[in-house]
Amino acid sequence: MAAARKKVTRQSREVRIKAILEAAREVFEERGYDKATVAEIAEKIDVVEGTVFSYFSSKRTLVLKVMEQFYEQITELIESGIKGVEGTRNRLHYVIWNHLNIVANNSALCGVILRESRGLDIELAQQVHELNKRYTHIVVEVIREGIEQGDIQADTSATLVRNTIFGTIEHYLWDLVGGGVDTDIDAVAADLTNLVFEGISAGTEDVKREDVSRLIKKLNELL
Amino acid sequence: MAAARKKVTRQSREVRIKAILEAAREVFEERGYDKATVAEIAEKIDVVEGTVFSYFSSKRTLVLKVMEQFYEQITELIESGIKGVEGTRNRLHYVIWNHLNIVANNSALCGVILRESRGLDIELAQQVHELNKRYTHIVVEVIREGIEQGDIQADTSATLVRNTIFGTIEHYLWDLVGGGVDTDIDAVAADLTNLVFEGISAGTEDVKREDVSRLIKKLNELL
DNA sequence: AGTATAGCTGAGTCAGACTCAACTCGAAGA
DNA sequence: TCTTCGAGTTGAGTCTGACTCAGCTATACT
Repeated sequence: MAAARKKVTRQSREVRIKAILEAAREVFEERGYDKATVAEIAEKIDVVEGTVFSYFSSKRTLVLKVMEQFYEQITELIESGIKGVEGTRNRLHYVIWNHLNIVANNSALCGVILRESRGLDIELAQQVHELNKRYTHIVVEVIREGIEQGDIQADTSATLVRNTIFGTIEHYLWDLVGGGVDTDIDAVAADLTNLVFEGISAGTEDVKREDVSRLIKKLNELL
Repeated sequence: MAAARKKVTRQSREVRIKAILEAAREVFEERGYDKATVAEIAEKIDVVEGTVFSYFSSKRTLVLKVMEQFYEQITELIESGIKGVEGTRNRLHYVIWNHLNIVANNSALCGVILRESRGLDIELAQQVHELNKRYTHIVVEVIREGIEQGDIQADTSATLVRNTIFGTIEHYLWDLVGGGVDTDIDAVAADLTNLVFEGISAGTEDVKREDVSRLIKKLNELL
């Protein structure tokens, strides 16, 4: 006798996709990408592997969609959150603090994203890159405004600042994921804001005046 | 008739290990970890898969050894290189510039390391972490000395600075790997040094000198 | 009730990591 | 030179997990 076929309750495309994505996120968070199996994701919502593949063409595109959803969430969060914050320094601080919190509260998923977004095929990687670009664009905006308002040196590289902020926080992530080190989010946010802002803020009058005389001297040397 | 057995020239343990490691590095660089196969590594030195596994218990421990070798190389490089550099700011600049160059000249391998060192089992990950800690410890040293000599604010968090420097450069790595963006290493090194040092310096001589160069740049634009 | 079809199944295929029992090269001793 | 013997190597596997596909069936619509 052939094995009895499974009793199924069919779902609309939309509902299934949502369920798969939810289960996938959980499994990826729990096991990481490599050790997560499509079979386990399927089992979680009581379908067979094949069903998952009828909605997502590969495990990679599945993880990509999970990333996409997450990026949408956090982009919305930061873009609405910053609206109420005034002043270049405060805005910078808000972005840093907010991102640190997101990373701390979603460290497992962030770990997967950081690891796996680099391993995607060019086409898929491009998509993640776009999402990331949109999310991190907020920093570029803050820098641009800061320069406009004279709070930040005009020749500041927004790319450098963006890489510095997200790169630094990314490094803290591995402490968070490892779990060994116990990081004080608020303190790190304050320190990083301080470091970055001091590094790019427009200096005081005194310094400038003194530099001018030095400059003249140097220019003379050059001529 | 059974297939004729392969004609072999046997090698000492030492020689084989070295050859495998070399071949492995090439294949990992070329294909990345996932797409590299142990079979290809074996083929490269004209042995079968099984031989590789008789020296390395798994693909992961193999990649770990490749990483180890690389870390040893660059640690030695930076530790000897910094000896001739005087002054806190210059030492910081040297570390940043040196690391950027290493990353730029070994982007494929660095990509593999950054991606895969996060995916290792706890035990193996710990080993990479140690290597990384030793390599990056140079920054902590520079900061400590800088504080001692009054060049750097006494309450500066060495961890923050370390994460900032290596995190920022790590972010640039993905531009390098992607190949799309054409990064000016020297300029990034100068800007990053500037940003970090301004952010932590006790603010006397060094800062001014840096401001002067900025003014020169600006004047040049005006002329 | 009949029927079209979207949703789902489950039995595969396939690639690639990893195992192992057996083979053989070559150095060391007789 | 002959024999021994153990380390180095082979190649034919096993096993796991991503991915495919032909066909079954629940459900909505007539």
